[in-house]
Amino acid sequence: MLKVVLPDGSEKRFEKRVSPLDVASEIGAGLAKATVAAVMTTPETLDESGQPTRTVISATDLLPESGVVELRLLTKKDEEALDIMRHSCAHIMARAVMRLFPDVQLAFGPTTETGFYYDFWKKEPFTEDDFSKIEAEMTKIIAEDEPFERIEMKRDEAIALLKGAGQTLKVEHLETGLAENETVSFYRQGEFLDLCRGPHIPSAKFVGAFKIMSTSTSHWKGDVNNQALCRVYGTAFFDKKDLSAFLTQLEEAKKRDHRVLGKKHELFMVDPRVGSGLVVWLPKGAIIRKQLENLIYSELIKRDYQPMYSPVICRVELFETSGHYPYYADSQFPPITVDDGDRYLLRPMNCPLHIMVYESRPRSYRELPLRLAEFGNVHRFEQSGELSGLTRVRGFTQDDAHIFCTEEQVEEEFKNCIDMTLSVFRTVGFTDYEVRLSFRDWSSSKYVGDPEVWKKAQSSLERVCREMNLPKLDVVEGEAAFYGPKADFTVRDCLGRKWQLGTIQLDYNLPSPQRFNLKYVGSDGELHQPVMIHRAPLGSFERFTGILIEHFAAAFPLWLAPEQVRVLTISEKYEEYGKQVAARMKEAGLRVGLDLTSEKIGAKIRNGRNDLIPYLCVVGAKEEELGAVGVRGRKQGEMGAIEVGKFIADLQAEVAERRL
RNA sequence: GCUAGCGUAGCUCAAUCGGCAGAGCAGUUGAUUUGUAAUCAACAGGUUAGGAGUUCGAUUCUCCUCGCUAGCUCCA
Repeated sequence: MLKVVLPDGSEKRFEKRVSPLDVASEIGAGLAKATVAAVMTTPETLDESGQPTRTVISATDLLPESGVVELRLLTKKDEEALDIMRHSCAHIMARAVMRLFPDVQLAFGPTTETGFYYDFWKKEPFTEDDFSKIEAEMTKIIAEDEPFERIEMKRDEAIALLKGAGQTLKVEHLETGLAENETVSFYRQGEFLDLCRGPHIPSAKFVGAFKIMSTSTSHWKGDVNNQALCRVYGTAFFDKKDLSAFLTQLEEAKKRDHRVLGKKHELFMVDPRVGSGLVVWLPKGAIIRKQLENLIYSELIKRDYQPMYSPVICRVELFETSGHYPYYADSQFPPITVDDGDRYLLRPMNCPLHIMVYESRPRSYRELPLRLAEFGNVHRFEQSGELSGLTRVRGFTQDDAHIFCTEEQVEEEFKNCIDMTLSVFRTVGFTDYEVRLSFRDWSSSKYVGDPEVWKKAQSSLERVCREMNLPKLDVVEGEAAFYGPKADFTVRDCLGRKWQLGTIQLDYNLPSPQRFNLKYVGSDGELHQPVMIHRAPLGSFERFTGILIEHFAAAFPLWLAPEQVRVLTISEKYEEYGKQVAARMKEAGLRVGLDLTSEKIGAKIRNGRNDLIPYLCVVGAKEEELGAVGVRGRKQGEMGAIEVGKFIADLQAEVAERRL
């Protein structure tokens, strides 16, 4: 006998084996119709972390014969349900593809955050013309509304079956990835049978709306050395409305693309004559960058950092000592060899130069933590296919700093770094970011440093992050750099791609005797090795500005706006007064423009609006008489006549507060 | 780097089947002197990314190079 506990605490008992769908029917026919899948928790069996085992299962999967299970039925209102349906939709797409192109082979078809994809091996790549054919076939399959049926068998049986079907990729997957006696599952939908863990929707009609989005290539098991596969991306929703909302949102997002806005508003350029991935900051973009530099600099001073400058090019030996060269040779610009045979490298990072400062004389524990900061310009030879606007470039400037401290100081310093990053993010209004703590993979031998020190560092990093209540904190084992654990702050661009901005990294490697052999004299008079922390709250000015452009859709708050105010004259008669007003504003430290063209005021307003100027100041007879400006705020609309001195003071306050 | 797609004026985009390369915006000049999202007109703007080929004739077809875009891979 099986006891099923439902979320409301009620219990149901079953003598014969039942599925979640049967349980749903017991409760009501409506619920049975709406059930997409179920979450089953078995309190009696614990998983690795000691929690009751929790599995998402198909509505038609059979529950255990006896014992106790907690069961939560999923309908399309539940978040998990969408993912399950999309996975099923991937199967439906694969089925449609198999019908249209019988000689393709199936690879994998998982869901993504916004939909799903399926990888196929196919001689000729898919074209956009194929999209509508595939979609039409999928529509047919959904109308047929056949159920998804789970079939389990032993590995060897499955291999024989797949060999018979000519699905050699799947055969290889089973042969290399699974032990002989393991049981594997298939899902069958009509004539389509696919190796799959599940779970799936009960039948095809649960797919309410779908769309094939794009194609691309991929590689079998993600390895470039393996054969190339054709990937088809799609998305699906329970409701047509949701799909069209998603598509319009996608269109809207594209309008925020920093590459488009950067061109339109003359913020930056990347010109092939300069070089791929090498950014030229146009005057307006340079102003934004300068404001960010000012923001960071004021934080540095507050937090007892010391500024320094160092060259962007230096002898290769420095990077040989650090270990970066030749390990990262592929992603560096090749060294320059000068007459006497010396080789110089365009620096791919700043740390060795900062270490030079630390090393310039013996250090005492009394001066630790030593925090050295530089807006360090670095160059990396990124793969050409990776380059993208401001977010992935070959030359960039980090808001870099290196903290040299004792082991006991690590926690406090780490905390300070997070605090600074959060403070900067808050100032620019970033709320939608994720923090990722990357830890060591204990089974790997690639890491340097004492495991005990690592353990201690990792637990203190995690403790600090928990204490600081970071939103969306993720701990990932095995993602640490070989030299130490790190915390990364990531955000998404308008196309949903994730980018790492701020980063804080502990480093036990560079100070070590194998590298720069850094020391300080402790209070005991003995020499000790310091710990280094690499940190950059913005990451780089390039990438951060790119994300910032998209965040504000180029409508920057007053303190960041390249042109903060524009004075618009009604006619030539007020040119003198307009010039006077603009001069006063400039004198007050505002970035002011002056529109003296012979356009009508409507056109000037329109131009100012399109240029996203925070404040437009109309001046004519009335304003001249009052010593005022007719203000029109980008957010506020018409604000009426304001006395010039007061208006200037208001704006100065808004800038000083860095109001958003 | 790989696979696919794309590349026409500063920008956004046209150009039928291979048959005189065109428009809007921006720019320049002139007229207009204007009260809250486009005043009118004239002018100028091109090695159709670059190169080679096929053809009487190439923006259009083929090949190569460069660049851009998406995805993959990479990311100290």
